[in-house]
Amino acid sequence: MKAMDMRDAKHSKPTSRLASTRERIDRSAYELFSRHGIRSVGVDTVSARSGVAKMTLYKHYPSKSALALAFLRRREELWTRSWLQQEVERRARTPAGRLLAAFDVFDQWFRRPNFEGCSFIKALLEHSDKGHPVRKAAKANLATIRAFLRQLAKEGGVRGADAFARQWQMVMMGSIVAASAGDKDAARRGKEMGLLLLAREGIA
Amino acid sequence: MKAMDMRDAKHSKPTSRLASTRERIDRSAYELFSRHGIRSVGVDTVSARSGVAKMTLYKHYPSKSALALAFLRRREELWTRSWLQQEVERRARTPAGRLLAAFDVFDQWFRRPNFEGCSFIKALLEHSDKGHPVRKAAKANLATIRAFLRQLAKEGGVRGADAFARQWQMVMMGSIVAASAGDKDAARRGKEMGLLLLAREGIA
DNA sequence: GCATGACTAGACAGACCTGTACAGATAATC
DNA sequence: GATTATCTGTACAGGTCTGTCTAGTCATGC
Repeated sequence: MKAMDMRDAKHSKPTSRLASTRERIDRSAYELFSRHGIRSVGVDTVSARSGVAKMTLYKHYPSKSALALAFLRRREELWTRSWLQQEVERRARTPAGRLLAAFDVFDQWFRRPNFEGCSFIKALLEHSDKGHPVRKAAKANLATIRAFLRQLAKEGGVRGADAFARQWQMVMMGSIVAASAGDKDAARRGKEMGLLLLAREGIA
Repeated sequence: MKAMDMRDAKHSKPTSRLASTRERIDRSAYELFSRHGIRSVGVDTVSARSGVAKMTLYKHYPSKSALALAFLRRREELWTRSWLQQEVERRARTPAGRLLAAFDVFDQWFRRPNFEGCSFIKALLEHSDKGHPVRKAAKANLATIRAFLRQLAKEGGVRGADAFARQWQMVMMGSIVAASAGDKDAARRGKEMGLLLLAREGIA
């Protein structure tokens, strides 16, 4: 069976061996990198946790950097889009309500016993070299979140939606760092500041 | 010459060999750890940069962890107290003015070409293990800053000075992370939110 | 002059890291 | 059943990391 055939969707078995192997790698990398950061986790650990031999892992990803970049893509897919954005849109209808809802979502997140923190901020701060691919990717991941906030601001009629989104994201990131330092009420504090920002714009 | 004699200050030479050696270690560790984080920098690098032999370094600090903790103490001394707090108190007289001045100080910081970011946040996020000494120390360093903010809030007559200080610090940390991601105007955005917080308290 | 104590240079152990080599097992397709 | 591609287990190369050892240098105090 060739690799290309498995993605064709014209064969009977949806979970072919390759797909399931890669998925096992991705899932384990996600769990480990999101909890401990990228630099702290070795390839051997990902291999052991996933039950996939290291050689197979290197067949799927040519280097740890490639695996790290795949992790950040998955984090954006699972955390940013499928979780944060979905939850925000589910919880409120109006743009202002959705912006505020982000802090309600964070509140539940911060109170989870296994709260892991923000992988994008961690990845950004892990690498001081500005040209490092992982750092650049993390920066782009943060920009994706900001674009979502900017869109909400625009829909809410905020003038200077970009500046507003940057301020809103600053509060979000500040609350995440505070929560990482142990402040379980960081989301509530962030929401209060969000209310002040919305009041300034006259849309709450 | 014995070690104790050098710290007695009753001898003629103020910069004895031991003191200068330890100072060279501390200075190099400070430069390297503050720029690249603790985990990214090896003991050999500190040794090479300081011009102090590795064995001598291990005579002064029994482990890299001890060196890292000494770095965090020095960071608190040089960055928190001698720089941030001093500058804040120099630039303004009133509590509210001083709280806001923190963002003016940050503004100059963020615009430095060699802006290095916050060592306490970096150290906190580098270690996922909550019991790690470096992580606990970094958390304490952040608490020191918060105590300073709380004192200013108290002097300004803020009710709920602790909650206020936590919010203020969240904005400060959010602006630092934003600046680390490349937003040179992060301090100005933070100051705007500070103004909203002060206005809410009715002290600006 | 000589003992003492700080420092140096380099080698080294042992652990861990990324990435590779190789021989064999497994499973799907012809 | 033979072929083919994927995956496995283990071992290994070469690098880096923390921490130690040793032999020797240098300055100071007696």
